[in-house]
Amino acid sequence: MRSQSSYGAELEQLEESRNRFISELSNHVHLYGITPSVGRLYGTMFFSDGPMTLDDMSEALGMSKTSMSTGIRALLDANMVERAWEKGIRKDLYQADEDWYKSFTNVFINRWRNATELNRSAIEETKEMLNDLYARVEHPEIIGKIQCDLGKLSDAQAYYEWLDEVISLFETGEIFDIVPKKKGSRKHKM
Amino acid sequence: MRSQSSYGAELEQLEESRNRFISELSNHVHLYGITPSVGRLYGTMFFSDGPMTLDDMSEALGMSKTSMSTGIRALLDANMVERAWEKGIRKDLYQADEDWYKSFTNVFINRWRNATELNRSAIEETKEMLNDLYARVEHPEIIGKIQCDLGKLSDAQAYYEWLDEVISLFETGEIFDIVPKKKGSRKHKM
DNA sequence: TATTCTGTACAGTTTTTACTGAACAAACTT
DNA sequence: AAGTTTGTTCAGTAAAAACTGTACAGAATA
Repeated sequence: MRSQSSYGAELEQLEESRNRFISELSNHVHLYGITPSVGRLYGTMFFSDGPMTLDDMSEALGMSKTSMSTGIRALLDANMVERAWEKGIRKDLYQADEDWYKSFTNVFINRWRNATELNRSAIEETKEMLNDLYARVEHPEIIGKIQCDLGKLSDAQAYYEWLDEVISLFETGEIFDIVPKKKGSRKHKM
Repeated sequence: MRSQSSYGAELEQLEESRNRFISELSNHVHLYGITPSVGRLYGTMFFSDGPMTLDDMSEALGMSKTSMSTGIRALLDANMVERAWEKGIRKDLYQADEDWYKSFTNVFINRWRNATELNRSAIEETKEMLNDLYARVEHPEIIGKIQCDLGKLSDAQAYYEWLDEVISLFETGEIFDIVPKKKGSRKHKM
């Protein structure tokens, strides 16, 4: 005769499975500039049946509400969670954005776009400085070094121009013409 | 009458320009999983006239030789620097790989490929666990949750499959057919 | 207006990471 | 083989980041 398993025990096993995935996820979200703890927060919300309050999260993760607050802000900035509303609930509600394509490529685009822009203008500036210097300098050895540096910077510049275009591919969604989205086996999108 | 500027003064100005760029670079190499200090080390080698020894680096950056040793190892692992040989020099020599396309896409590919693989197998495992659980569980509520989780994981899985193909684009070099390399204005490649 | 509830700022603490110097091992020189 | 030179290991320290609890401000309730 089969033993009846308790609701609590079953739930616990479900939690264990979820945690299995959340742990792995949180180990690798640093690629998107997110710390493991915040990744864990995201994972928890991802599996949550509905929107969560800060207190829900605090309890689920066993961490302070302060941490939840700052963590949520990071996830909001990254557009990985969104605010939710439910009538009669005074507390702020949040839920994970379920569209991974959107969430994760967005984060990727913003971070790389930003860094690339800054690097490009740093190259521009440095080249200007070197050109100025080139006009003022008298020692042949230094002139040679300047020319060499300018060449190296041009190479770097070329790379960043290329990278810029690659990022645009994601920004415009053109990438999805090249590598089409895969369909999840889910019945219907929420 | 024009005042003669000293060699030292000119060199110092050159260093200043270089540092301008190196600082910006080191602020953003974290996208490639490299710490600012190691980024600064890379930048220093990038501008160096020739290969450098650990002692050269140590002096140039004002840091311990131990740090240079570990830093170089990180850069070697990332394939961003290579060993160099010069006859008569007993110390190990290193130089920055000048091909930014190669250096940086490689780092990118390795990091993302690795993370994606691990995440994918975590999803697989978690789905298996959930399917097992599905067979054993008795409470309808739990069954509903499991189905919901499986759906979410399938969505995530679809995303990772897509990401995998995107990474392959870079791995195979196919990306360069889509976004062609830009040429630097350098006279001749080394 | 007073009272309660909710999220955040801030200061202090713990944990983690980065860095250093001394000691060591391996390779080279004599 | 003895003596240098060179890179790395390791233990300890300094710096940075993550996390917490208290205190507070603003909004909702009464």
